[in-house]
Amino acid sequence: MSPDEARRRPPTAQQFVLGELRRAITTGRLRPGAPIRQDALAEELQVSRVPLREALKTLQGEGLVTYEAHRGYFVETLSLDDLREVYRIRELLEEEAVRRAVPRLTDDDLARLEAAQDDVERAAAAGDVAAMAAANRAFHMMLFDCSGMPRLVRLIRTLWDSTDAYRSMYYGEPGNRERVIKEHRATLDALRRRSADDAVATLDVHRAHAVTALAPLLDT
Amino acid sequence: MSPDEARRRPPTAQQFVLGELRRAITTGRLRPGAPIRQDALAEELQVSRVPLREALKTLQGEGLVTYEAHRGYFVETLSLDDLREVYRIRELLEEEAVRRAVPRLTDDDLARLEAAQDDVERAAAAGDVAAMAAANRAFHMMLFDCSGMPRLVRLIRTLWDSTDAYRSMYYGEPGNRERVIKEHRATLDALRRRSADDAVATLDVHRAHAVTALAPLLDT
DNA sequence: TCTCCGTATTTTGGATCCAATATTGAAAAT
DNA sequence: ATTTTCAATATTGGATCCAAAATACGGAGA
Repeated sequence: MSPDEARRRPPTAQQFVLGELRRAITTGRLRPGAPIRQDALAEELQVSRVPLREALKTLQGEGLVTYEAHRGYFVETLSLDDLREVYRIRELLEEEAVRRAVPRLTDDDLARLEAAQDDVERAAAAGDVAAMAAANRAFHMMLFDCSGMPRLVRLIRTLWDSTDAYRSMYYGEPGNRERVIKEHRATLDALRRRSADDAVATLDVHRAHAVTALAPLLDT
Repeated sequence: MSPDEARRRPPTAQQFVLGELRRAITTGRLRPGAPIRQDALAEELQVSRVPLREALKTLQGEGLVTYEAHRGYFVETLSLDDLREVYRIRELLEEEAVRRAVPRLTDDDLARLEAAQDDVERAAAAGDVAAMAAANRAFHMMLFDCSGMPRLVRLIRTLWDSTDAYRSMYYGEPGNRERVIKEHRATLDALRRRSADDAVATLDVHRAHAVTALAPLLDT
């Protein structure tokens, strides 16, 4: 493990706060719908409100929080419909990314994808949910990056961010962890065969499973 | 014309600045690639750097500016490839929006769309490029809104923002203005017939024309 | 002349303070 | 009891000031 992985505090306070806020929201420490009290949060994070507000603006752009002038920021609530909408949009965008990526895949890319998959499996074996979520994300983003469409990838990444909280729940179930591994292997196989259709199909299944697994958790 | 349309300064400085910055970037007053000097801009707009920086964060989220820690913000440069990428993503997302919207269209929605189209034609007749760009945007967003997918619409809106500068160029040509009107009428016709396929097809043509018209302007 | 290094200047990042707006709560009127 | 009004309080918005980093500049050395 490289020494850089000992979590270095980012070079600016806003980036540090951004990371902390993301975690707080996606782990549910900041409840959906709750107002974000800047003074309290700033004190808790040991920064002033200025970098905090800049981080909040970023999150607003990503749809994790909402903003009303003179009333402040609120944690976005994700309804089941919202989740379905996000996954539908992901389906559209990720299909495009994969179709563009497949013909451009080098052997080197494939090797890196396989290494990424190894990371996922290791994390799963260790039962480390957070590590598995991170590795899973890395695997997918690596594939999307091969599309050569940076803006598309950025959009997809933002959509992933907005549902991170729920993805962690998903990986909490050992059965789901098993399934994810199998699905990734199917995707890798399709990629090796350079079959965009198959790769898209396996990813669609992958996503659909996640939605059906998460739906019951969102009926509250 | 309602009294509210006499441009009211927004309720917060950041919103005011956001609007001004958008205009400055999309009209090219701030050149692509140019660094954004916060002190100078803040003074010019008669605000402090705090609301300016929050507006810049918003624009960063929309992809109109880039940011590097300790180096600041820069106006995003849009290459021809970038433009094509944005339009391709729009194609994917707008198709989805239209397909969802068509079965939900009420007669009332259609009437409003026709009214919006009248606005476009009036602006075109008056040769008012800015008004036409605004009316055109309103027409399309009204249609997308009928999809009932707020996140999707938000994404599309952001994509429109990121190419606003070039859209104005497009409307500068009287021939293009004529064409846009015809294309809108074709779309409206398809919507009246509740034909999603035809509506999508006309919009695809609409977009393709814009790209081919703009391509020569971006070879610099 | 070119490169390297150190200092001066510019520019961004962040903290604190004050102003403006919204929210809360209690008292008064119906 | 219910509603309205108004003041007290809490919270956000913004300006100013200082710190930290990056950039520009100029001189020393090869």
